[in-house]
Amino acid sequence: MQISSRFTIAIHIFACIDTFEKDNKITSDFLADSVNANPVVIRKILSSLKKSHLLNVQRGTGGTTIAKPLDQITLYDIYQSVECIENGKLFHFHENPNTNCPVGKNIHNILDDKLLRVQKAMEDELSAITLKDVIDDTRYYIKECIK
Amino acid sequence: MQISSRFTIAIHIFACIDTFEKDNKITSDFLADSVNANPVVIRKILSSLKKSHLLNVQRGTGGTTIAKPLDQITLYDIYQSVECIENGKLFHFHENPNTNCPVGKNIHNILDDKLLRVQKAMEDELSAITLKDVIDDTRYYIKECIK
DNA sequence: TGTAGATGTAACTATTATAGTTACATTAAA
DNA sequence: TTTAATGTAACTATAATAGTTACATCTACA
Repeated sequence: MQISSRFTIAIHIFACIDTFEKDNKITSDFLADSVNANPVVIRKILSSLKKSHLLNVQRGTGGTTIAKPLDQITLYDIYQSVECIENGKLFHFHENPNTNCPVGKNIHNILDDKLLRVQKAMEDELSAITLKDVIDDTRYYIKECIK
Repeated sequence: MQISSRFTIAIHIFACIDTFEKDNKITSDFLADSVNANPVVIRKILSSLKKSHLLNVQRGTGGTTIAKPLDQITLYDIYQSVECIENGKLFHFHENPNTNCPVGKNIHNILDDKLLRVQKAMEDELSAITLKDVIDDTRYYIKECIK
C-alpha cells in the first residue's frame, strides 16, 4: 500500500504558501483549488501541521504562514506530522503468528531489527531533504514556466 | 498506510520451509497454521513467489521448496514479488493537481526526484538483506528456544 | 456590536485495498 | 481411480483514504 497523499498534499501546501503569500491570503479554499482537493481535507492537514508547529493558521479571519525557517523543516517532520503510517511502523505484520510453532514464536525476534533498519534508511533520507530544497526548486520551475 | 503483511508473511514462509522441510511436506495448510492466516491467502502469496522463481510449488501432490541459494534472494526480491505498492511508487500523489496554478503544474517536477531518492534508499536497504541473514537468525533463535 | 468570512470538527458517504472464506476445477502420484 | 494437494474465481468483512455536508466557533472590521 502506498503512503497517503496527505504527505504530498502537505508539501504542496508549503510550496503554495511560499509562492502566493505576498499577493494572496492563504485560505483552505485557495489551497484546495491548487491541490484540486476538498477544502475540509486541506483543513485537516493544516490542523496537523499547526499542531506540529510547522504552520501558523489564523482562526476567524483566516490565513496561513510557515512557522519556521525553510531549512529547519525537513520532509520527515512533515511526514511525521500527517501520520502516514500507523503506530510508526512502516511494515505491517500478520497478527498473532502461531506461538506453538518455533518460527511463529520467533518471527518478531528475527525480523523486527531488519525491518526497522529499512524503515530508518527511508526516514533518514526524508530527514536529509528540507523545505528549502523543495522551495528552491519550486521557484526555479515557476520562473522557467513564465519565461 | 503500512506496507502489506503479504511481505512479512512471505518471509515467514521461507523461514518455515527451511526449518521444517526435512521432516514435513510444506503445504499451504501447514504454512497457514504457523503464520495463523488463511490457506488461500498463503496460496496467493506462494503463487506470486513461484511466478518470480523464488519458490518451487508442486501442483497435485503438493510441497514447496526454495528455488535458489539463500544468499541469492534478497528481501527486495520478495517485496517486489508480492507487490506491496501500486505501480512501483511508494508515495501516493494527489490526482490531477490544478495545472492553472504554477505550483500545481510543477508539483511533479519539484517532488518526483526527491521522493524517488527516498524510495530508493529504502529499496537499497531491502536489497542489502538476504534470506541467508534471515535464516541464520531463524536457526539461532530456534536453537536458543530449545535450550 | 453585529456581520462577514474564515477555521475546526463531527458525522456521514464513496471508494479502494487488505485479508478471510467458500467452493470447485485441476493436477500428479500412489 | 482415488487421494490430497494447488490454482483461482467469487464473494464478504474490515479498515483506511478521501470527499462532502453541516454547523459551531472565532476574529477583525465596518
